[in-house]
Amino acid sequence: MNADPVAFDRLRVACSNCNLRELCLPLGMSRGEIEQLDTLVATRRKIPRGEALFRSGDEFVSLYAVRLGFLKSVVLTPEGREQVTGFHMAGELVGMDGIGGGRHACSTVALEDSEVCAIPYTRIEEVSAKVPALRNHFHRVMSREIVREHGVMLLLGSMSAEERLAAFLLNLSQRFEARGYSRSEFVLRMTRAEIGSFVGLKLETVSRLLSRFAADGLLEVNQKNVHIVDPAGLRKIVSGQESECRQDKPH
Amino acid sequence: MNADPVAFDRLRVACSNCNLRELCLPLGMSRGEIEQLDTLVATRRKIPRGEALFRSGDEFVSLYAVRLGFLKSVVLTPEGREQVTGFHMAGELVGMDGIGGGRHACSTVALEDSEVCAIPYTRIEEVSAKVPALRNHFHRVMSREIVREHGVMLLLGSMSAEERLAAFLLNLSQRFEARGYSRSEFVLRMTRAEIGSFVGLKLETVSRLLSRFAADGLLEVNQKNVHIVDPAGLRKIVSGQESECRQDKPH
DNA sequence: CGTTTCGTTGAAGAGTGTCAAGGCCAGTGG
DNA sequence: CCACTGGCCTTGACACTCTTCAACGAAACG
Repeated sequence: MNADPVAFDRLRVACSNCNLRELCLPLGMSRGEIEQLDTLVATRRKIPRGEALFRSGDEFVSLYAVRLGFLKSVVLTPEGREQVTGFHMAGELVGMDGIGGGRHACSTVALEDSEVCAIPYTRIEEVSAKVPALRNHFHRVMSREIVREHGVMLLLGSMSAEERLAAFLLNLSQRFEARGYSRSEFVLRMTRAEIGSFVGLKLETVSRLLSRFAADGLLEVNQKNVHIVDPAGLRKIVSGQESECRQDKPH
Repeated sequence: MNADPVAFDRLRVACSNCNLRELCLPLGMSRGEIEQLDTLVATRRKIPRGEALFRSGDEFVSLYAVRLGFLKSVVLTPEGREQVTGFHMAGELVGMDGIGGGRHACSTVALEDSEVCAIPYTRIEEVSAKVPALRNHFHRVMSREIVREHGVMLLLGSMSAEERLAAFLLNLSQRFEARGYSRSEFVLRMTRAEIGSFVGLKLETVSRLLSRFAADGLLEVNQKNVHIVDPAGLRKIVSGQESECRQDKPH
């Protein structure tokens, strides 16, 4: 698709010029510090829809900052059990699962044509020796990933199907908003089955709930397109105090 | 209880003399590197059963290496939802949830009288600038925590009640074994409700399943005492291919 | 344009949750 | 020492949420 895809692939990237400064690794760093970040020598890589950025078991070499697109991470067991552990969008860092064991513990796959900056881990180690701000920020990013997963555990461990899906939609909404997109209208890049895997439900349940939310006037759904009409209503569901307006319509 | 509790509390601790070297932060480091670890100036702290090491919202200052005892971490929402996110034993590092936001995102509570080494985070930052092995190892510990949580998400998101409890018991068993305790006989330091919260079940379900496992000859349960009789049978359950010996007794 | 993947919906059933009652055990005060 | 208390655990009966199975429709793709 490119006149010279190889050259493009190996393109040197500068954080200091990147429009994701505010979201990505450079977050909270000074101009000078960000310029030191540039020495991480990230190379860009395009991941066509459906292809893996890395697979479970692959040797771990780099972390990846999502520049563009949408990806999912999946763990799967020998017996064929499968769990989507997260969806990733621009500015998020993926691949941290690999540091511990030298191999990736999950697979990360593009759900639409995506682009990432590959950051060799050895470089992160080196540069973080010299740049306290990077070191500290990197720790914060990993910590936040741990806290995010706590949130998912809360969702999976103690919420009803309705609450899970509402929480999931609000989370997506908020992340789109943080990236300058509409918080009320967006496209679900993943299938119902992938949503279901992530929130611990079957795809039929996800589909039914979306229909029910739509019937209750909380949102409009058209295939992958979602329009959140009543975010407050969704929030109410997440907090457990489901709105009463549905009590009269027995399901 | 101590003649001079304050002095004891502030006791200087040396990783190089600690018998948890093989499990804790020093894992995989050379003698010399471990001696540099000693400069982390950890202080020990005793946590009586039922008391919190830190609470959600507390200012984050230190990480804690568990020296002795058994603790749980819990996240709770304003609405009163509660989720146990992990149980911790000797050699494990807790508190990493606090790095990201400067405040702890969960509460960690002792389930039996416990003892931890407090490691000021600022010291970790300083020392990890100078000691590559510590820096790298610290990253590995955080990464492994992320991977552990992936495993819990898999458990919560895609396993039946039976499979969850079996997986939970095997996990405990393996961790006890790694610490030199029996892998087949141990004491559940937590209540049925806490197990239930962790694996996403109600306490009655946990209780019933323990009884059923006992009836099927997989284990013996006496209050908090568990004796795993047939670990292979439990593994079979986790992997989905439940043993056939129960098929004839319809439930 | 056929084929495949994805999504929706219905009916029926399994698996957990809920509610309730009672038992066991440790700690406490008489 | 015993009775009392409260927390924890067990077990049963029943309700209900979610899954399973199945059929069909819609969109995406070569």
